Formats: sequence, C-alpha cells, structure tokens
Amino acid sequence: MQVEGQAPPVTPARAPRADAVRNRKKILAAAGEQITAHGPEVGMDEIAAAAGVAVGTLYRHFPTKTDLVAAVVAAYVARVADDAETALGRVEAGARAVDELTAFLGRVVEASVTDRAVKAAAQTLGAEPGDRADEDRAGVAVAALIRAGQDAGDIHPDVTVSDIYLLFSTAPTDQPPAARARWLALVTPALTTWGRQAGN
Amino acid sequence: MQVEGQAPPVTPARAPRADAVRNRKKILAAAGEQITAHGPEVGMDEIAAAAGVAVGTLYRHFPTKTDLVAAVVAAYVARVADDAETALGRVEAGARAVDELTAFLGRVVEASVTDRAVKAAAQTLGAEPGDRADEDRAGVAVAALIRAGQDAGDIHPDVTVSDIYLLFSTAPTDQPPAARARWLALVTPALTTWGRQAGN
DNA sequence: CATCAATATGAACCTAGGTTCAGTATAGAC
DNA sequence: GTCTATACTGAACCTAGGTTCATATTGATG
Repeated sequence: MQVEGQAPPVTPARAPRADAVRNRKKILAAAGEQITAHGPEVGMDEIAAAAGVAVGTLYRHFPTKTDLVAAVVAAYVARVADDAETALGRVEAGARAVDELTAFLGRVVEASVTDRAVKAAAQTLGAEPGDRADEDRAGVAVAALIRAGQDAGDIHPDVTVSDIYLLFSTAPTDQPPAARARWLALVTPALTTWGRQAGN
Repeated sequence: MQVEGQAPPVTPARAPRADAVRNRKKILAAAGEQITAHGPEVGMDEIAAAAGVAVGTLYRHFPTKTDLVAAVVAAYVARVADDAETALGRVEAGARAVDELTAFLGRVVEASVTDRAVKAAAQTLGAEPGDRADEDRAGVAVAALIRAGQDAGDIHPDVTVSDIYLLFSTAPTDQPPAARARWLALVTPALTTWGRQAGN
C-alpha cells in the first residue's frame, strides 16, 4: 500500500546497505531451497550455512523462523497467482477454460510436490502470509476461469473457488507420481458437467 | 496370532502382574484420549498424568513414544476393519454395495476428524503398525465391497482398493463439517459408473 | 507371613534447535 | 582518510520434551 515518489515525512530511514540487500536475497533463496529439499524442519543453522551467512544474520532479517518461512510461502503463492493469471490470459485468447483449469490444477499439484515442505511449513508453523494480495490475485483469476468454463457449459454450475482450494489442499503430494496422476483422474471429473462415464 | 490354550514351551515368562495389566489399559485409554484431543504433540508427561501414572510407567510398557502412538493407531485401524466387515455383512444380506461403500467412506472420514491427531501421529512419527492383520482385514473387506458394487454395475470397473485408500488419505479432516460434506459430494461420484451429471 | 522379583515413581539427564548478544567488520557519508 | 551507524559473526543461552535410572512399592509365591 506504500505509494512511492513521495519523500517519507517522518523516520527518514536511510536506504539499506548494499550487503544487507544482497544477503537478504541469498537468505530467501537458500531458505527456499533448503525447505523444499529437506522439509520445514531444517535448522536455522543449515539455512544459514546454505546462504553462506551466520545465524545471527538470519535473525537480523527475519525476527523468527516463522517469519522466514512465511516469506518463502509468500513467494510460492505469488508463483501460483502468476500461473493462474497466465492461464486466464490463454482462455481470453481463445483456449478452452476447462482445459486450462484442469491443467492449472495439475501444475499446482505437481509444484506442490517439489514445494511440499513449503505447504507443510505453512500449516505446521501457522505461518501467516504477510500479504494477502497474491492470494487474492490467484482467487480472482481462478474465479474467472471457473466462470468462463461454466459459460461454455463444461464446468458444473455449482463449482466454486472454494471447491478448487478444497481439492488443492487435499492433493496427495506425498504419494508417488502414479498415485498423484490417478488422484487427478479421479478428482477432475468432479468439476465437469459430463462426469465420468464407464470406460473412461 | 498368538494361539492360546497351549503352554509356551520355552521362556516360561510368568503371567504379568495384575496392576501391570490394569495400568497398560489405563495408559492406552489415556493416550488415545489425549492424542485425539490435543494432537500427537502431547507430552508423555500429560499422557502419564491423564492415565494417573508416572512417566516411567509409560516407558515400562512402551519403550518409546513412537511405540505408544503405534499402539493407539493399531486400535484405530482395528475399528476401521470392524466397520468395513460390518458393511460387507450388510451387503451380503442384500444391501446395495455402492451405498455401503460410500457410507463407509463417509464414516471413516468423520471418524478421522475426531481421530485426526491419530492419523497425523502415524505420519509424523512414522509409526509402523506392529500388526498388519487388521489392515489386511480392512483391505479384504473393502475389496469385497468394491467387487460387489462392480458386479451390480454401480461402481466403475477400474476402481481399486488403492483408490479408496488414496481418497481416504486425502480427506480434508481439518476442514469444517460443511467443507467435508462438500468434499464427499465432489469425490464420491468418482467411484460410480454414472459420474456426476449437471444438476446433481 | 516372609521374601523377592516385577512394577511404579519422578526427579534428573540429555539432546535438539530456536534465539540472543557482545564483539567485530564494513558500507557509505563527510 | 576518518568516522559511525548498520550489518555480520558465532559461541553461548534457554527451553521443551523425550528418556533414563536409583529408589520405593507391591503383587504373587511358598
């Protein structure tokens, strides 16, 4: 909500030092990698080591582990929002909404596999996204996709964004690829008007 | 698997003392309640207190916390197996297999809500059921239910026990009742031959 | 009832991992 | 080049929670 191009009146707050900016980036990158690879249980020590930085520096940038994880999660949510908006763009350019929606669902599930730890982290630590903007962006885009699919008569009229979230949140990300594929095949028809006929 | 009515040849192993038996029961009961109510993170201290016993006694009966949790999980699995077999019994008595199977699915999901912590415990601690017998019982019964439903033409021919497990494991047990109900409504038709038509 | 092995007790122990902070280095301003 | 606020370092601290073990009880046996 911070509008720029306007000198802050109180608290001059000089610009952060160059090395601080550099380190912050390294920390976020390392945290993302470590949490993705080894789960949210990775120690702060390990994240610090991966970032080539001391533990204390982690705490200079993020007052608590939860905050660090929240930052990583925020990046994840932003990526999902981007994906949803891109898919919506394709639909507006003529693509079928159902296809885009289910493909989007598939991509998110697959991404959640790599980022499974991130998701788990969010639940485990109760990390609150400091900024719901990206979450809202994703919601809006998905809603538009659903609407488009319903207008085209492909998506069941009572499907909502909540339904998509509900399915996302229950994706078996800790199962092998075959199981995930099977799950998608079982669940996807729940969204369409044509359901799942015998022999499908 | 221990057959009784037959004196153990080696290792006479006198019968356990009466109070030991009593305490073991109290511990299992208390552990079930505590884990169900407060999650698998409950301290051994709290479980011990709830059982009216000292921590050391917990460790006399269960060498490790994981073992205690495993015992609780085993009880849970046994209950599910009983449920599945009862449902199968009703089918053999003339009930429709699809109905029994979906009702069973619903019951397990609802039970998982109360026992959510138990499920979580199993994953978190990697608790291995010491005895797969009950798990097998459940699997056999569910397989029979599926088969019956397929013979009746109601359940999709390619549905397997794994599918049921897959759906069980992805049930949104941490969501409010309405969301759970919605989830069931979305997922159930994935099993049937008639899918989900518009207006359903 | 005497005896003892099984059992119970619970304070102390140990480890892991998040967090702190006094000391040191350095970017940026003058 | 000097100076200082900002940033970095990493050993030490602290807490939580699982586990142990010396000591006290108690059920069973003869």
